[in-house]
Amino acid sequence: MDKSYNPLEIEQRAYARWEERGYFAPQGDGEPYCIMIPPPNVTGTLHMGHAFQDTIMDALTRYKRMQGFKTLWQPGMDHAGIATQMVVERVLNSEGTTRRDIGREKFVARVWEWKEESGGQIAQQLRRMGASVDWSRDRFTMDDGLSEAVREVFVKLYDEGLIYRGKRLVNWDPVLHTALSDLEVLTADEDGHLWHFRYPLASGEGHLTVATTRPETMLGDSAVAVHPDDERYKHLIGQDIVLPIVGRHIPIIADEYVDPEFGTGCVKITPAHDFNDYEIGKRHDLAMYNILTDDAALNDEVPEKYRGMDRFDARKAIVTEFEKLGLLDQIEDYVVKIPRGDRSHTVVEPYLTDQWYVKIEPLAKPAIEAVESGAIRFVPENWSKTYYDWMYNIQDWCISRQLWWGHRIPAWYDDDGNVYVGYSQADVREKHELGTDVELRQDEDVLDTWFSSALWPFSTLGWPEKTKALDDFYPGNVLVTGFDIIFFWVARMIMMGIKFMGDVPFREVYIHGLIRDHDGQKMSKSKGNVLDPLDLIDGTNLDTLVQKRTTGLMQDHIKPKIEKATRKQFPDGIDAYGCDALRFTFAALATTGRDIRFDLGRIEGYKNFCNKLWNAARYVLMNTDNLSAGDVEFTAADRWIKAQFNSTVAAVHSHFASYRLDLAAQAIYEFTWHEFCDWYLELSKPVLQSDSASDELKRGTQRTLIEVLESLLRLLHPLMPFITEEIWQQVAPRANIQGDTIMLQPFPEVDASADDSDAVSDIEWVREFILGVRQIRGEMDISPGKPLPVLLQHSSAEDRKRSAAHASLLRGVGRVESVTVLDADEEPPAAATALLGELRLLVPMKGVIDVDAERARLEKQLEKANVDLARTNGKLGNDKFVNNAPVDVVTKEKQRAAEFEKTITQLNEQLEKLADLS
RNA sequence: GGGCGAUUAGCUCAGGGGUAGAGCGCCACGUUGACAUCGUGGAGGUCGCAGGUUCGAAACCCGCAUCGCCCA
Repeated sequence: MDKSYNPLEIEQRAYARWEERGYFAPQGDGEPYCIMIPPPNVTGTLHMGHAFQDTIMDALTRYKRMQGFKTLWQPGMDHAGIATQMVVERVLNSEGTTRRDIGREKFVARVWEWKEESGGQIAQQLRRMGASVDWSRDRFTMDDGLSEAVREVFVKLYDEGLIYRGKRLVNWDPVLHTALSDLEVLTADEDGHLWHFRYPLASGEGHLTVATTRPETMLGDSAVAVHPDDERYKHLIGQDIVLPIVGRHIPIIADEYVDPEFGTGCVKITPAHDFNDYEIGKRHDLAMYNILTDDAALNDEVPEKYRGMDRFDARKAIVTEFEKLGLLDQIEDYVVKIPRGDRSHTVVEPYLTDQWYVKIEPLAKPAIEAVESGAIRFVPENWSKTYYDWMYNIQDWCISRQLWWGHRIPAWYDDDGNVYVGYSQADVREKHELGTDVELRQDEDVLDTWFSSALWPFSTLGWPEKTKALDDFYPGNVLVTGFDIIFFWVARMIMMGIKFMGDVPFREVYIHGLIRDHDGQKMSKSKGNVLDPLDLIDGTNLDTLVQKRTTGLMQDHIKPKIEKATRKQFPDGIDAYGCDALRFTFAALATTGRDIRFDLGRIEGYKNFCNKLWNAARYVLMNTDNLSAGDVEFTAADRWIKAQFNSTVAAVHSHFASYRLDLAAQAIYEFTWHEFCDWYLELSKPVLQSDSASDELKRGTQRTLIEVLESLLRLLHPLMPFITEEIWQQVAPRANIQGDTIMLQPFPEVDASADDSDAVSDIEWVREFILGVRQIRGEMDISPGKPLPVLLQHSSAEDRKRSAAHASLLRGVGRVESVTVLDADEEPPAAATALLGELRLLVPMKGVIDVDAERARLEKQLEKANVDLARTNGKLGNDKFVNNAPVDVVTKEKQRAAEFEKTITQLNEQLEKLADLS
């Protein structure tokens, strides 16, 4: 093995081998275990959030696979309707053409081309992350099979009356020319104005003043509303207003919705262009004046001079005209909630159009019950509240999109405008007995991408066909995802799963946090703080990083700022940390909180951990090359490390079960570094290097070294697949294990026979002994190499037995030159002291120890012991504590007090001795 | 306005009714045969504030402050 760990060489080789040999596919006849990947957007690339999520899923998958489950991690991508269409349109624009120029068919062909290119990139990234997905089952939401599932669901829901078409007010994106669901609209505060307009009464006697943030919509007003109990206006209800500019007579109506406290208490009502007004309009049977075109310019419904005018130009013009007419009351500065499309970022307009909807309530009900009944469990549990909140207030789902890229709605119209829904035109004709003389044309619209994503847990497994895969892997075990798509995706999968499969799509939903940058900022292209997981794996130089962060920005002017910040944060670029270090970092950060600050210090630390493991393996291999068959005998250290490993195994299992990968990672880290490397490897040296140890003992230690390492590699494999595979290939033969890969070896299980309390307490004693001596060394500035004599005072028979039995460990690891037992009445020489329970370890001071330093050291310990004792005595002196606290707590407290007293006595005695010396 | 979460060492974070924890960073010493990507020792915290419950609160409850997220 090389002297240090070099991830780049080993990772890609290992992955290619796994993939070639088909190790990722479900195998065996164990109980099925299945995770569905949240399909990434085909036009994108994997960002840190994906990498984090994929690490969690891969760890769970590898863990279960090693445990013998028939394991499937289902990969795939979604077609991301709007996003993809936008990307390809931009490409076309750069070629000097548009989608309308080339037509629908050619456009869709171009999108498929783009998908091949872009989708390949994601697959490549997943491979670099070590993702053990079953590539042979790779799926895409636009595949034939998945498209068939979409049609099937659409037709069934339609036939049951759960899908309907209707003219409703929708969120209209006037740039992308499509309807959006509520979820695709982001509302934010922006600075705006509140314009107060005077609307003259038809009677000619005065006016009402209304306030609006969107003056141009007044052209579509069909009423003015006041609160029914509002004394100021009660007498006017039923009268008419003459709508300025338009000249239309519109009624003054009464509606509870109006807040008399707000503004003047009079509200203009524009049913075709405002969601609240729409509801009022329906209640009062008001006329709906649609005044906009698809581009959000004014249409022919408005007075001629405004026709064709853009909405924002119209706003200014209207205000100007009101001013001219003397009807502008005032203009207030006002913070307005502005809805914008999440893709186009343009201001979205409420707009009356024909759209397709899913009637959601009948689907939502069982989906709510599924979580209430515990059929689906959120981890952490808190997220169920978010889920309920959304589900209780859920609205019908607008599923049609006026796009070309997506699943075309399986509905056909005849010349009379009748609509027929079916699997195909032929199916429709047959079902409705339409002869060839009837012209049919298919609906131009496509379905919301999330409509197909909602079917993902069963459409990927072959539904609507009845397949073996469905039998095996539906429902899946756990969905691993971010909280941001609980509404978009999780809820909809649950609804569709229950509806079409008769069962929930997964038993648990593990919600993880969001990866933020070091300062807690959300990573985003426009902030210029994104990290590419591959750059952390392979490393990158500063200029490349700056280049990457500053190209393709929407706003050029932030470029210098990003460059400056990047050069400051990464003066030397980014080191190549390797995939395993990155994965271990993600695992260690996967706590229950929401936000995860990604800290380069952490990943660096875990790269060092890889190197530590690597070198521990080197040591083990170097010391087991002459390992021969034959009888073995185990030392206390051998038995101790096996017991410690066993405890670690138990901890890891329990942490996997509760999705606490951070605790699992921590337990493994602690064992590997601080038990196996810091202690066991050191404790093995005296045995292996001894001239006197028997062959049986040496073999026992060698066996233990190789076996514990081999087991440790398996324990660590789900988190660090590459380095464990690389090392395992060399270690396994020495441990007499056959097998082509670690990833198909059994995961370590708890072994009750490995527990060994005698060995554990013996080695604990040895450790404390050595730590006591080291502490003296460290604080007395005695070189670590210098062998020191140690005297034992107040020793028990047990202490004497242990010091004899483990003399070679004390000598080899503790650099203890000699251990001398003092008789009970023997006067010890001046010495530095360490306490080990009753036992006092004395290092004679002659020549080596500074008396003042030793006094200071002991006084510090004494002070601490006194503080501890005072606190403990305080408790014991309190009757309420003694009478009320559980017996074992009181007993424990008494024992502590006794120990502190003993410590204090011993320290005082030593201090007196020191006083005698000076 | 409603909901959720966070506040613990210089930094990033675990923990959880009875002894305050880790990693990184910091200080000192050290190339002993796995590892200087290392070893050994050390310093460092009124657990956001104020009440309450309790024999005992950093933890449980109530309020407040600050920060963040989601929904309207």
